Amino acid sequence: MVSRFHCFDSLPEKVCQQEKIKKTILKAKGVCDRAGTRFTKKRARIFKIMLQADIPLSAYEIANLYNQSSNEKMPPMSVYRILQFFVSLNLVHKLSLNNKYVTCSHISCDHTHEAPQFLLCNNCAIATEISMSSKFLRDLKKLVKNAGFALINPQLEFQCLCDTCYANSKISLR
Amino acid sequence: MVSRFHCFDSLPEKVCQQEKIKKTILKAKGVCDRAGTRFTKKRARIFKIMLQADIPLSAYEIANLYNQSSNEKMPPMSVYRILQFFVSLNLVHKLSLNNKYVTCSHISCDHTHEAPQFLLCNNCAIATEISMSSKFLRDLKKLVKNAGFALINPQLEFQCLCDTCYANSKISLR
DNA sequence: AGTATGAATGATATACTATATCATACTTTT
DNA sequence: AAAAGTATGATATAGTATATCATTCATACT
Repeated sequence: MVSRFHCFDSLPEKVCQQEKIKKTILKAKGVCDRAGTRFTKKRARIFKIMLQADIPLSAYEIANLYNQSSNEKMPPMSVYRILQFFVSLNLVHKLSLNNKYVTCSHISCDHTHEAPQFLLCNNCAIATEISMSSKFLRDLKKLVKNAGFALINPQLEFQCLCDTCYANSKISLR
Repeated sequence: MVSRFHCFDSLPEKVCQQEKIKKTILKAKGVCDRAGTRFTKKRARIFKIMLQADIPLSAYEIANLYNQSSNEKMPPMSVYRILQFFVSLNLVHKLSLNNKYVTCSHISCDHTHEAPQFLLCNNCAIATEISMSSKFLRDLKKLVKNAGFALINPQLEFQCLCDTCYANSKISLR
């Protein structure tokens, strides 16, 4: 039996997603307030674009998305500036493997995140942020120290295939 | 008592370094031979430049070093091509944290290297390659798998300060 | 209200990193 | 000598990022 509302099957999920975005934006605003900085309209708009995309975006991609949906101009220079601002507050992470930027996934949840790790699909755009255990982090710091260095940023990026792309790649190799 | 040859105190070390470079180049040539590819003069020259520098270099830096010491022109395009060639043979690693390239440090030693990790000083140019234990690597793969991904390249890069720069940074903060 | 201050953005130029593409030259095999 | 595959030349262009100076905006202070 087909629901009368089968066209809207995904609606509840989308509504939920919208709610989460709203909540995250509020949290981000809170972070800015506490830092004594302003969560301006342009910053908010860029932040929202990044949340809605839900995948890492390049600065120029963000500029394009911004300009497509508005009359004001958002030049790439300003995007970089705003991204740097968010990165400095840990609201956004920069991924050096693909030169893209993604919102921190731990803004709306309340647990502090010490060491973000990113799993990047090498084939599609998907990226997932996970947190390593504090034991893992301790071991890592020790390892680095023994080699004559001091770890100043525990962010890690892993070149992966997501399960879907991995399955597809195996099929295409036949 | 000062040695009569105090000006040359570092000579033995340098000679040793020269020997190591020669040996590494021969090994690299062997890798190319076995892969059915050619270790051409240009490739050899770039490889030597990278070994002598002993720090990660950008493609354009390599082109400049090449051109400074020769009359033939080495355009950046060719450098990129040759770097890609070396990377495909695992003779050179690309560091995405600083967009630079460095020779694999395990060419002259004979142990196979599964998972290169790089410790990059955020202040000076120094970078060190270490290898993680196979247990660490297994744990990592499991962690990634549990998150719905398959690890396709275990290379990792850590943003660090070398001990020297770390010490200096603490002094300058006073 | 007026102004001083610092924060944020506008605007422009430029540097740096990387790939695409088509043509030419060089090696090796047959 | 020709063919095939490998390597390089040459040029254009895409993509990523920073420097710098000018201007606008928000806030707090007088």
